[in-house]
Amino acid sequence: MAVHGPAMTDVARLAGVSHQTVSRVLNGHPNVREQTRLRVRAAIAELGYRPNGAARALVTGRSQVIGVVAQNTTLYGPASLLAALEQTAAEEGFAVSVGSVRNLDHRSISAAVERHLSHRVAGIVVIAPVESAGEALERLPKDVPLVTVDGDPNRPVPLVTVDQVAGARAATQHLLDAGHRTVWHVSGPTDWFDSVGRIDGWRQALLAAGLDPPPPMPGDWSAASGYRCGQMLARMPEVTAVFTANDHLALGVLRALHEFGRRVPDEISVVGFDDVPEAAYFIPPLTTVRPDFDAVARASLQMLLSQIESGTGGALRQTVAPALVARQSVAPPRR
Amino acid sequence: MAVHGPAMTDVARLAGVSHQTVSRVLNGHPNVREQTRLRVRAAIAELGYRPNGAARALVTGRSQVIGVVAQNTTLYGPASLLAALEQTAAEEGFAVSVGSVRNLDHRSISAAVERHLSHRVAGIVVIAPVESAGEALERLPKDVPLVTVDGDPNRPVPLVTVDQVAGARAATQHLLDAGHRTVWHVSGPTDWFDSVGRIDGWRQALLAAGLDPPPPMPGDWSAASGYRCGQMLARMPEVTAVFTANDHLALGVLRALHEFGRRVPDEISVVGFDDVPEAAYFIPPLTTVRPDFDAVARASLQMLLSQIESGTGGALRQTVAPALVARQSVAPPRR
DNA sequence: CCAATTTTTGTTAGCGTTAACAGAGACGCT
DNA sequence: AGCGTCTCTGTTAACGCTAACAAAAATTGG
Repeated sequence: MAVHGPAMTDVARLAGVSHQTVSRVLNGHPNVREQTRLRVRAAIAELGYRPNGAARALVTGRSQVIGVVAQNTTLYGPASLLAALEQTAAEEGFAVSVGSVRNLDHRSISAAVERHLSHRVAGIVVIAPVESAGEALERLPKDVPLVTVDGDPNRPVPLVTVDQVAGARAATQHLLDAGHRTVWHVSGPTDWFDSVGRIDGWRQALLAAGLDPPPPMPGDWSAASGYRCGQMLARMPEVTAVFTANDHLALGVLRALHEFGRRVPDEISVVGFDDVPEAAYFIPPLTTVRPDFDAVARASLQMLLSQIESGTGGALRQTVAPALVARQSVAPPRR
Repeated sequence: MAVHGPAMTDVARLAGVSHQTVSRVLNGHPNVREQTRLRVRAAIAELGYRPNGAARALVTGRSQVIGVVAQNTTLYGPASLLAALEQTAAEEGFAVSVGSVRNLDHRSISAAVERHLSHRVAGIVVIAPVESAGEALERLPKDVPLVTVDGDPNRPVPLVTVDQVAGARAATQHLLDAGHRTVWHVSGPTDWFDSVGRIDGWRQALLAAGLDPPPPMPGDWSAASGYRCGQMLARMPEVTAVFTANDHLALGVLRALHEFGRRVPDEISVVGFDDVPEAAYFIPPLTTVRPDFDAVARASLQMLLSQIESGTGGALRQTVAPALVARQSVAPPRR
């Protein structure tokens, strides 16, 4: 421990130049003679010099770090998003610092943001899927680049989001196209924007077909709650088609239906949302909607970087369209 | 943008003290008069002052950030670990910076570690489940606190790991106890230590029972590869019990068995590993082995912190025992 | 070949914090 | 009163880097 590595001056001394020249080489400044550049690079390599990010952050006022605030990164959606964000950020030369929060209330979110700010992150991405999270963002310093993902569509903050409505509409329409008279819905928690959007899309599709939407059954994303809803659905003979707000809910529903001897897709068709890698191996393989998390991550980062570079804090909005993935859990209803 | 927040001197001026006194208040230094402390706190609150972590990191030589190097954080295990690590670190006042790597070869790992080092992280956690990752750790600066998770058991580096061998032994024994004559194994990729450990434990249990282990079938953690193995297993009439290296493999196996009309657990019993939240809703509910990721995270962080504080780089080792979770995918063989 | 320009390099002054030391009161003891 | 000993506070100097300016070297044009 304790032994600190060489600093810029050490490199400079070895290369026979001033530390400023080393700095210039490091930052790709144009006006450096080729020969000098080479000598400096050699010295850097010889000493195993590593620039001190803290010092740079101190003097420039920003570090090459992007702060991410997220909850529950074990769920498939958030985890994928986070992974994609890291990948993209790394390609742009940024590190990602994760501020995990247990709850998405303002206090937790604010605290996480504070932590990031005190490290002088270059920008912040908030994965803010619920109402209470949005509020915390209102009274944030205006001068720090910020992007929200899956946040409140009605808030004046830069936002990137999967088009939940379109995805849900596609899923519902797919079931209607197969000939079903109506489609039931197992939703996510109703304080999530994702859930609201998916309920909306489902409802839109039904209304557009002149149908009266049945009451949605609220779940909490978990297979357990899907199972509970499934037990009810299984007992309702009129149900022939179910759209669940995510694949894990679908798994629970499938299991309940199976237990009650209701065959999928012969008697009941099911469509999920997320396309988790396992969805193709459910019994039966699950038709679902696949959001493009990579695209979301790319869009968010791009938005953030443009804010960082330009200094403008425009309130943009970007939506990524999901795609329906048809598998074997959907069939026409038996007449 | 551009508008930087107030600095320590601003707080000091407002409180009518020197900046050093502010520093003392911030760091909980004992020798500050209560009255002064209060005045400083008031000034801090009034200005909305936030200490500059970069400056602190520069002068102390370490930031309050822990670097994590991990791959593929979408898999359930790594994602859970990462989440638990963040939680624990946050409780200790540390932020977590994630260096995601696409591949676990030395170059990628070294690059990720370099990035962390240049930010002067307080310590590094490497989630290094494969051989090639271990090599990269050999020639790392010795003076930076480092802990590996799920790494090579035979390398002189501080390591925290789930007891794969014990878990696999328990799973296998559970099947033998149910009366099965032997147990087949669908393994993970053989360059993962986790896989090796699980194969080992499975083999040990069989050998201890005087049985000759059948050849393990190699998968890659995915449901898809589980499905492929399952197709083979389904055609082998002598197979009555299968232990898969994780739950997703088990899902694929279950699906294949189902397609071939082989009933679980009546004809074939299956045990998984990981206890993903959905495992209880597989068809049938999956008996599996649950590693305690929270415990792993806590142990790693504790190990790292003790290194950070003491400065010693002892090569410790800590193992977390997993627990068998019995569900309905196991039954005695039909005779 | 010299002045005007351009390119390359060096010098100096911070960025905001902590560490080390120094100074100023307050207190108790002889 | 005088003097050491606390407790509290202030002063100064880094930490390693970039930005701004200054100087030197190389290049150009007449």
